[in-house]
Amino acid sequence: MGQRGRKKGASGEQSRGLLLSIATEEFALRGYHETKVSSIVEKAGVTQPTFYLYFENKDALFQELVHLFRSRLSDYTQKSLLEPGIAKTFIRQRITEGLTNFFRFFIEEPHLASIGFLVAPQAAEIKDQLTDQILANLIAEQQAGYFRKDMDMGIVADSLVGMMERFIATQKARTSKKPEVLADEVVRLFLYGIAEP
Amino acid sequence: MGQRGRKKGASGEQSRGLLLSIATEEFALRGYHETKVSSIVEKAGVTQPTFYLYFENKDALFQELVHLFRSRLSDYTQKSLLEPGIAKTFIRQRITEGLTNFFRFFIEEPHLASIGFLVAPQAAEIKDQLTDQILANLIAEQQAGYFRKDMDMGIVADSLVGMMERFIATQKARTSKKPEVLADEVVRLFLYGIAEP
Amino acid sequence: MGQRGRKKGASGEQSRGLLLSIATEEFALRGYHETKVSSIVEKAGVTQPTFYLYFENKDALFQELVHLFRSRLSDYTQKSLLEPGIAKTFIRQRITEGLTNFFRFFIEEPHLASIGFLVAPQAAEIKDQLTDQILANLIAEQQAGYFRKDMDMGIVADSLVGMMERFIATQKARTSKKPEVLADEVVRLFLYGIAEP
Amino acid sequence: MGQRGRKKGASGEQSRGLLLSIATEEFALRGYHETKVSSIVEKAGVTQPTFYLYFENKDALFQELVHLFRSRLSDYTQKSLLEPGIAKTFIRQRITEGLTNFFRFFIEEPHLASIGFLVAPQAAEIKDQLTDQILANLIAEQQAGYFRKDMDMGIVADSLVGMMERFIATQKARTSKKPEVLADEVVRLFLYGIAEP
DNA sequence: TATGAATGAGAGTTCATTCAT
DNA sequence: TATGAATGAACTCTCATTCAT
Repeated sequence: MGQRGRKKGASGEQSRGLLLSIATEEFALRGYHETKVSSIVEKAGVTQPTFYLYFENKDALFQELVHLFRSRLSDYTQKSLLEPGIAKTFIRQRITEGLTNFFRFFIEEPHLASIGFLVAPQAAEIKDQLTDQILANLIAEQQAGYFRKDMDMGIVADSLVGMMERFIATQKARTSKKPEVLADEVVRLFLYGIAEP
Repeated sequence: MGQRGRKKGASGEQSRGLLLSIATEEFALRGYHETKVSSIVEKAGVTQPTFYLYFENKDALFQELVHLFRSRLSDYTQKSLLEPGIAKTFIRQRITEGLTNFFRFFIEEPHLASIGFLVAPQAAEIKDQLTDQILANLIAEQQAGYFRKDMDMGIVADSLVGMMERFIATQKARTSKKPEVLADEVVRLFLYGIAEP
Repeated sequence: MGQRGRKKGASGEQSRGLLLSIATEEFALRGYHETKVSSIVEKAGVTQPTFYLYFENKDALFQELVHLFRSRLSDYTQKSLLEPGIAKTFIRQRITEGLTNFFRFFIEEPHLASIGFLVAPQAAEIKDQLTDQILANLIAEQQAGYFRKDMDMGIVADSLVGMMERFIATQKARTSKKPEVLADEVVRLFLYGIAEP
Repeated sequence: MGQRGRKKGASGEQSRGLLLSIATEEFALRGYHETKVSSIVEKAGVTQPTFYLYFENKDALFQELVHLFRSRLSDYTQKSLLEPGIAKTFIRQRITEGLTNFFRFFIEEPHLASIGFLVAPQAAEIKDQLTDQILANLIAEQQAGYFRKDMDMGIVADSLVGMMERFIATQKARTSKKPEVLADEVVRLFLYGIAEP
């Protein structure tokens, strides 16, 4: 979360950043209602009015975090899209790369990810949107002949996003593998399944 | 949700059931904090003290619903466990049956499922527990030679539970397939993957 | 407290008496506000509406108990008044008799005494009234030459009533002497003091 | 009770003190339950949340007052203890001094005294404790030969504390003598009694 | 840039009491 | 004589938010 030293008379941006980072952690760990403005400012070592110097209100701060998450997520989603006409040989590798990016993001910003995927009221919408984007990609690839035609890609997309959610929700507890390893295993699962060949 | 007619001087059990069913819906749709005791009783056509006639407090009612969900979920989990030594031919069928039960439950009780999987503070714990049970089963089967040994069953379990969560979260929006069809497709995905054979 | 067996379909007077005796105990031990109508009826094995069959409301019941105490107290006060022109030789004996009656009453009806002397809002008034009656008596006797003229009988009366209050408040805890012994010791104290002669 | 001017934006300590002093009066005059937070703050000219700025809750404020009373009372009790080996000539004077302190305290802080001796649920305990301390002192003196051996000092202690209670309960009504005069009269009563010599 | 002090608005909960049977 | 079911009227407490400095 970066350094969070508190200095008296610190510059405004510093106070703002401090509040933002503390709020991220609190919202992620306790949820929206359980996170009180009073406890955020207490941890930041400032008073309540100071909070309103930097944020319109509690909800505005929260939405700022959600927005931040969405834009980061959107970046990684863009990067993960498969360009049309990609060589069949590379497809597994490209998918793995895309997934790796997601995992890396979730590992680097676990609290933000938690907010966007779990605590935000829009979490459902965010995940739906991500699912739709993944789904569009999958269908395109399916029609391009990369994947079996007798598979419901909606289920695949749901499973992938659901798996991400579980990853975000449980990563504090589990000692995680490296993102690229993880991505590789996930891709193998979804490409080939677990049945004995 | 059953009949929810309101009668003056109705029997106690009726009032209790009415409050319970309204609360289930409210909690599922609005979340814990956004659901006010005042609005539950208003929809039930009774006054606030009546609420406290049947429930110790708001939280006790909520926990009762969570408990109800957990015990139903536990039932279906038991039923879905594969008995050891099952013939390899039947295994896919049995897995599909188990999954079908879960889907049926989620479809029949969408609000309760939403509470247990999404809105309860214990939701993470509930899903973790379910994941662990599924994982234990998968590992046993893997070691019995039904599944490939080079697959991380933890990822499989996470993906399955994540997929269930997505199903619960999105089923209001999506016009769903029948549970047995759904289960079959999911099983095919996880057994064989989406790669062209 | 008498026998408090509860019979189904008991006669009305029985229910009333039961409620009355339970209420006496509860009020004495817990105070007015801490004693809930709901707990009285629960201990009596009846329902709340039954309570209102016999008492106009909670306060009316309480006042009935206070009234009962006052009239009993009044009886003993009357009996303790010294008739004018009593022989000096008998005076100590008569005072002791009077006090003995009070102690006996407090021992026999500890809960009622507690209500009248400690928990009733009118407790102050009740004790004031008793003080005044005792004071009038003391002054009459003082003027009749039985007691020293240089003593403030107001202080004597206050000390006597205060001592009674302490007796009522503490008798559950202390293993008490017999009322006549107690009365004799109190009389000796107030007549002769504790100074070495 | 001090000055109770109300200023907008007054210093925090001022508001706290104001609330404290109003609460003392209210609790003393109306009792715990009859004293509403709403009426305390109304008299103080502030709103309800302000109350919770300075006190954890209604009960905490009340307990603070009880604690204050106990510690003051304890001070005066310490000061009133007779040092061992005191000359017989001085003993009456010392006892009178001690009692004077108590009376002065009760006169100066009538509401606080009322709370500690009458309205607090611990009032019984407080008086019991005071009684015990006085009793221990009396017994020591009795054994040192200052007082008659055939007197039950328990009764003396009860009567003294009972008398204090009556004093506190009635002083609003009675136009009181000066504390030293009062103390002197009480001491004379308990030392020599009211019987004609 | 910051704060000490205060508040509007509302939530959950309790309790004595009553209606209809 | 009794009750199952329900309620009016409070009351305590919390929290995000703001004013004056």
